Amino acid sequence: MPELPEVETVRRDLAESVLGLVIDSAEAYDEMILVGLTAGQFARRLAGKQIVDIRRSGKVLIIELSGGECLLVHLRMTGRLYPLPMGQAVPDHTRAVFHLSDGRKLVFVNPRRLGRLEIADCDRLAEAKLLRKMGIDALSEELDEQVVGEMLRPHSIVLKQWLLDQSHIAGLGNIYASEILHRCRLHPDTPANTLDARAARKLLRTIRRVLEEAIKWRGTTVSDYVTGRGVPGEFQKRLRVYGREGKRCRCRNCSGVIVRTTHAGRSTYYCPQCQPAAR
DNA sequence: AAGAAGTCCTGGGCGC
DNA sequence: TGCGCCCAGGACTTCT
Repeated sequence: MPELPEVETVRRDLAESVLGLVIDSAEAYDEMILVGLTAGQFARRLAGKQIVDIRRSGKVLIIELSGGECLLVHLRMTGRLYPLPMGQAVPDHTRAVFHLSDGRKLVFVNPRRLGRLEIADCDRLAEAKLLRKMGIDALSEELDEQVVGEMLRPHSIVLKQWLLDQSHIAGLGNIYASEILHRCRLHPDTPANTLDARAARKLLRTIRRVLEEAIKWRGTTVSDYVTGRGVPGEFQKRLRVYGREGKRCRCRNCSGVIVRTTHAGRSTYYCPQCQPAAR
C-alpha cells in the first residue's frame, strides 16, 4: 500500500522519466476518481500542459504544470502511476491515461477505485481537498521533537492510531506504523499523550530512519504497489513485524514471537517481548 | 474538540 | 467448477 516511501519512489522515478514532457491529451475513464471535476474538465485543463516539477506531500504526489496548475495524485491502496513502455497494452483497471509528447502513455491504474486525482491552483495548494487536512510531512524539516511533543499532548488515543492520522504527521500508513513502533520498542496501545520528551524524540528519529531506509530500498510491495518504473519495491524483505505473525522476532537476543492484533479494523503487528505493554 | 464507529471500493483467497 | 463470504486499508462521514 503506497505510503510515504512508495510515493517518494514513484516521485523520483517520474522525475527521471517524464519531467519536461508535455501532456498532449488526458482522458479519465472513471469520474469517481476525480475530485471536484468532470472527465471533460479534466481533459481540457491538462491538454497541452508541460510537466515542470514533481513534488510530494505526505502520500500525495504534486505534479506541477505549466500555467500555474498542479495535478494532485493520491494512489490510496491499490494505485499505480507509471509510464507504459512503448507498444505495451493499457492494463486492466486503468482509470486515467496521460498521452505524453514522447509518444508514451502515463497510466493511472487503480483496481479498487480508491485513488484520487485533483487539479488545484499551485499557489493555493493548502485549499485542495487532498491536502487540506494534512499535517506536516514526516520528512519535513519543520518537524522537530518539540513539534511532535506538542502534537502528541492533546491525544489520548493509542499510538498506532495516532501515527495513522494524517492530520498530525503525514505519510505513515499501516505497514510503517507497525515497523516504527517495533523499532522504538513502543507497544502499539501506548496512549499518545504518555510519551515524554525523550520518547517523542526517539519516535521522530525512528520515523525518519525507517522511512529513509525504505526509500533506499524503493518501498514495500505487499500486493499492488509498483515503483514509477512499473516494478515491485524491495523493502518487504526487510520488514521486522508486518505480515510476520507467528514468526520469530528479528531483534538480536530476542526470543519473542510476532503477534497480530487489530486497531480500528486494521492489522497491527508487534513483538510482546520487545514492545511490552505500557504501565 | 477528540475519538469511535461506519462506509466505500473490488480482486483475490478460501471453504464447501 | 462455481458460488458466496470475507479480507485488505486510506480517508471521509457521522455520531457521541
